[in-house]
Order: sequence, then C-alpha cells, then structure tokens
Amino acid sequence: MFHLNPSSGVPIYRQLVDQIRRLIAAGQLRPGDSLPSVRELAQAHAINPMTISKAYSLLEHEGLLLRQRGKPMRVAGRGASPPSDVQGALHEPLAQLVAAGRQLTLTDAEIQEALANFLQRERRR
Amino acid sequence: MFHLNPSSGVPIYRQLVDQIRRLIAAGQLRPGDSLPSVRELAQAHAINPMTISKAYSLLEHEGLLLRQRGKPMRVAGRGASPPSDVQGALHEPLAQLVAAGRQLTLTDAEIQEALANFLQRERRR
DNA sequence: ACTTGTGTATTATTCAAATAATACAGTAAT
DNA sequence: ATTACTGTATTATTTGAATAATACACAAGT
Repeated sequence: MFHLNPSSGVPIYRQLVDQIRRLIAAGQLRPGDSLPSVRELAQAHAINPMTISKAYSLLEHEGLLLRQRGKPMRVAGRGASPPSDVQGALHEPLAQLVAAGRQLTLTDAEIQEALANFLQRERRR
Repeated sequence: MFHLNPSSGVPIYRQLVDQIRRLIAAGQLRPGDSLPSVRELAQAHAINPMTISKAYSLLEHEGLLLRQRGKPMRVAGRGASPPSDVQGALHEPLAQLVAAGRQLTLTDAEIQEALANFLQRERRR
C-alpha cells in the first residue's frame, strides 16, 4: 500500500506522512476510512511499529487522522479539524522571509511586492 | 554582516551559504568583492573557522566564489555586475512561506495579509 | 477472565551530519 | 627569514534526529 525506502535519505516516518497526506488530499483515502495497523505496516516493511506510530501521531496532530483508543486510526472528516494557529504556524517562514528581505535592505513595501509577484507568477502556471 | 543562529535547526554553514547566495543575487555583493576572512567571521560568531570554510568551499564549487591561495575569497565574475535579481534572491523564503500557507489552506490574499500583519507588529517593537 | 487486536509513552540505541582541533600551505610585506 | 595574514586537508568529537526495544493501556470478542 505504501512505498517506503529506508535508504532514500528521507526519513521513513516522513515518507509515510507525505504519502498519507497526498492520498487524503486526492480522495483515495476518505473520511472514516481506517488505516493499516502499525504492526501490519511495520512487519510488511521490516521496520519498527513506533516509526509508523510517529507518522500517525503527526497526522493526528495536523487534524488529518483521528485516534480512538484501542481501535485503528481513521481518516478525519472535513472541517472537523481544530482551529489551527495560523499566526503561530506562519511565524517562522514569515520571520525568515523578512530577515532575508531586510538583509537585502528592502523596504517593507518591497518585501510585500516580492510576495505579490511570486503569487502572481504561481497563478500563471 | 551575517545573521548566524547556531540553535535555529538550520546548520550554520547552510545559513551562511544561503545568505551569501542571496547577497550576490541581489547585487549587494559584486564581482571582485572580497569576503570576510574565515577567522574574522568565526571569532565574531564564536564558531570554528572550518565551519565558515565549508560554506565558502560549497560556494566556490557552485562557481559563485573564487579562491586564491593565501588571499581572501572573492566574488566570481568580472566587469559589470549582473542585474540585481531580488525576486530570484528571495525565491526560497517566498516558496517556503507560500507552501506553509497553502498547507493551512489559506488563500493568496490571506497569506499577504499575514505578511502585512507581521510587518505591522515588527514595526511596533 | 482471557485472548488478540488496536496505538503509544518511555527509554535506549544507532547513525550520519555538523562542528571543532590541529597542523599545514600559500601570499605579501617587512 | 620573519611576521601576519589568507584558506583548508585531515582527523576527532559532538550532537541530534531517526529508529528500535520494551512495557503499558484501551477495545472487543470469546
């Protein structure tokens, strides 16, 4: 069900997180669907159950998965996710951008313009 | 001249590489300019000269810097400086920000608003 | 109660990347 | 030749993330 390559440079738990996120986004996994047990996956890929659990936990923290004690993880429903801390989650990338801009002696307006241009270009693709 | 944070999660040598790349792209550092000596930078930031050297070597390998035995590193290229490419210089931090925003399912306008807010707050400090 | 299935908290281990120590080689001025 | 600068090759050490071992808690069927 999943492609996990232990020697790819990308951590296994991250490969799993990315793949599950994509499957949910694409609708392959739908709200209510349950996921393979950590032991099942662990055995199939010859890795430790905790590695799978780590991936599941991250996705649960993101609001994409639901945990139910003693039962398998399930895909969460849409909009069922708790209100995310937008300012908090964006703080780091914002700070990075602004620091980079300042180092180039850009004004605030110029930084905003750079973002506007970037979004504009993306929209064109 | 540089902002190096040893406890940021991002390796120091990589922070340096990124910043120098941006400064060159934006024209802040021009062909022929020489860079601070590894010891100077190392002392200023209380880190090992080899860490700086590692950054310099990577940039030399990229063709952005020139090494001259016994002499300081210099920015590669000669003659007129290439046109300043602020947009290109900021591409990475911009992409990071937008990716984070998309992850939160924000609209482009909301991402721009978050930046505006951030700048506003900074101005107040 | 027992068995067999969930996930996971806690702790230990592994392993590779990042950093540092040391010694060396080139340049240039004195 | 000496001094005072450059950067770096080589080696060692540190550090932190990724992974694993172990033991535990809950659920559900028997």
